[in-house]
Amino acid sequence: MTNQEIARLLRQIAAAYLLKQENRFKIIAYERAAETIQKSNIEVKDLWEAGKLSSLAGIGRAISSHLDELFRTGRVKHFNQVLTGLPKAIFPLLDIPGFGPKKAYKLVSELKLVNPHTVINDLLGAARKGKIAPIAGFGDKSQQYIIEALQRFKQGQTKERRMPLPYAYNIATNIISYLKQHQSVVRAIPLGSLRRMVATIGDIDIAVASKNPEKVIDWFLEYPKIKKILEKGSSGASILLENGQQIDLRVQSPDNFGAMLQYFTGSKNHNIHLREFALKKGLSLSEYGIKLLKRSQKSTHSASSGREVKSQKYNEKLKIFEFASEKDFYHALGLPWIPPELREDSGEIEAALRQASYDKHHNGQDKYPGLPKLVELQDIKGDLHIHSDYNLLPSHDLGESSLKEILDQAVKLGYQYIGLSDHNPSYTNHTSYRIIDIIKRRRYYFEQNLKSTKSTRVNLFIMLEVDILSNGQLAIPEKAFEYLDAVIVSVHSSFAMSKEKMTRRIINGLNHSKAKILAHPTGRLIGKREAYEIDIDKLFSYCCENKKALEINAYPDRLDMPDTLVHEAIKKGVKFVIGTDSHKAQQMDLMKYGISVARRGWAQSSDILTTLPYNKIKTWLSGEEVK
DNA sequence: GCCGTTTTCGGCCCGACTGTTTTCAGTCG
Repeated sequence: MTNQEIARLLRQIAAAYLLKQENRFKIIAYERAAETIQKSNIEVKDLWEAGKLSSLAGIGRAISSHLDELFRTGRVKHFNQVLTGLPKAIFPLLDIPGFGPKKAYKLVSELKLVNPHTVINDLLGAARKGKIAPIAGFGDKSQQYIIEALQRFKQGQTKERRMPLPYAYNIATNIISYLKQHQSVVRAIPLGSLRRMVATIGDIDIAVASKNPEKVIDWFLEYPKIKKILEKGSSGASILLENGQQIDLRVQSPDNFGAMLQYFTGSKNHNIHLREFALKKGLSLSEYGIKLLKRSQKSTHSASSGREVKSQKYNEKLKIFEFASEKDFYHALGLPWIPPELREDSGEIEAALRQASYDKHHNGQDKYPGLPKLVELQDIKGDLHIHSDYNLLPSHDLGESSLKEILDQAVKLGYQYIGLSDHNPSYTNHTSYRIIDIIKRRRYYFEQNLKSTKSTRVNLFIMLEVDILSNGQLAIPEKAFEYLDAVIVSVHSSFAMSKEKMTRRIINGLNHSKAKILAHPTGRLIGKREAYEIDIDKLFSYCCENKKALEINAYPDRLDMPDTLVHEAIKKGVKFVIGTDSHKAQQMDLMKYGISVARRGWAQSSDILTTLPYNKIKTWLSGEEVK
C-alpha cells in the first residue's frame, strides 16, 4: 500500500468520525496523521518493517497499531466499524476540491446516491437538473459551483501541479529583480515552499515591503511578460504570465513585514506547532503580529530569552505587537531565528528551544544542542560530478563542454578542484581490452590538456561515473581502475528489483576500494520515476563503516537524495558530497539547489565532504584517513 | 488520538473566504 493510499484511508476515517460527531481532536489527529504520511518521502511500509512507525509526527500508539494490522492483514477491523452506517458514495466526493465530509454527506443522503462508482456522474446529473439548489443550506450559486467543480474533477484537474524548484526559482528571481528596480520597493522575497527551497513548488508568491503599496502594485502589473491580470487589490495583486504561471504579490508596510513573512513562509505544520507553543506562553500568533491573551500578564518582552527585539511596536487599535523583521518575531517568542529550510516541524522548534536555553545559561554541555549551523554555498570547494565532452563512447549521455570551458567555470565559481566523472564506456559494445584502452587514453588526454591550460589554479580529479550492473559488478574491468583517481558509482538500469537484491547490488558496487561515492542514491526522477526500493538503514550503516559518501545530486529533476533522507542519514553520521551532474559547464551553477537539499536535511559544512580543501579531499578520495 | 520547557493529564492554531445566512457553517491554506 502506498503512502498516498494510506493517507487517503486515514482521511476517510477522519471524515467518518466527523460525521459521527466524534471528539473533534480525534478527527484532527487522523487528519494530521494523513498529512504527515502524504508528505513523507519515506515509505510508511518501510518504517513499519523497521518498527519505527511512531517516528512520524502525529502517529501514536493507536494509529500505529491500526497500520500494523493493515500491513499484516490488508484491513483494519476498527476502521471498518467506523465506516459502517455511512453511505459509501460520500468518499469519492472527498477528493474534489471544495467538498468536505458534511457537504458530501448531505448531498449523498438528500439525493439518495448509493453507488460510489457512479456518484460523480450521478451528482453532476442532479445538479444540472436543478435538484441541489432547493436543499437547505444550498442555493443557486453553490449548485453552479458544484457543477463546475465536478467538471474540473472529471477533466483530471484534481491534483495540484507542482513544478521543479529551479524552474520556479528562475521565474521568481526575474520578477524580484524587476520589482527591485522600483524605488518604493524596500524588500522583495519569495514566500512559501519557494522560500523554504522545497524540491517541488506549487504557487509562486512574492512579498514586498513598501510604504507605497499602490505604486508597487502598478509597477508589478507593468511586468513585461504578463498575459492577464487576474486580481488587483489595495494590498496585493495576481497575474498570469505568458508561460501560464500564476504569480501572487503581497505588499506590506516595512514596519510590519516580519509576521507576514513568517506566516506565509510556512510550512503549515511549522506554523501550527509555533502557534501551539506560543499559546502556552499566553501569546496568539497570526500574519498580523502577536497578541497577548487576557489570561497572560506577561509582555512579549518577558517571553524572550534576553534577545533584543528591536523592531517591535504595539498597535493600540488592533491590540497587537507588530514586527519589522522576522528575526524579531521569533525573538519575541524567546527563540532564535529559524532558517526557512528547516521549517517543516521536524524538530526545529525543539532545537531552537534547546538553543535558547543553552544561550541563556551557557551550561557547559559538551555537545551544542541547538539549531545546526547550516552549510552554505560559499563553503563548497569543488564539484566532483561533472561530465565533459570527451568521447569515450559511453552507454549514457556525453557532456557538451570541453575541459577548458569546465575549468573556466570552476575558476569563476572559486573552486579549488573538480572531478571529471564521465559515464563509463559502453559495457556491451566493447571488449574489456578496448575499455581499458579508452580509459587510459582519456587520462593521458586530460593530463596533457591540463598542462596546456592556464587555469592550473583548479585541481583536477580524473574520475568516472561507473554503472553498477544488475549483478552488482562494476561496468569496467579491474585493470581500468589504474587510470582513475576514484570513481562514482550509480544505478542506471534494472530499477525494478526486490529491496534485498537492490541493496546487495549497490553495496557490492560501492565495495570496490576506488568507489567512494554513490551518485543519486534513490534513483528518483521528480514527477517521472519513483525511487527504487532499497534498505536505506543498511546503506547508511555500510557508508559509515566503510567511509563511503552519498551524493546529493543537484540536477533539477533529481535532487536526490531527498532532503528528509539526508536528515536521517546525517543523524547517523553519513557523509555527503554535493554533485551537479553537469553536462554543460553552465550547469555547474546548479550547486545552489544541492545546497538547498543539504540545508533542508540539516547538513552542516562538516557533513559535506566537498567543503574540504583540496589536500583533504585528495586524501579522502585516495582512501586514506582524513585528519 | 496525540503529545510533553512546567503538564503522562489536559490541553489541542488562526484567519480568510464563500454562500447561505440575519449570526453561522463548511472548507481551505
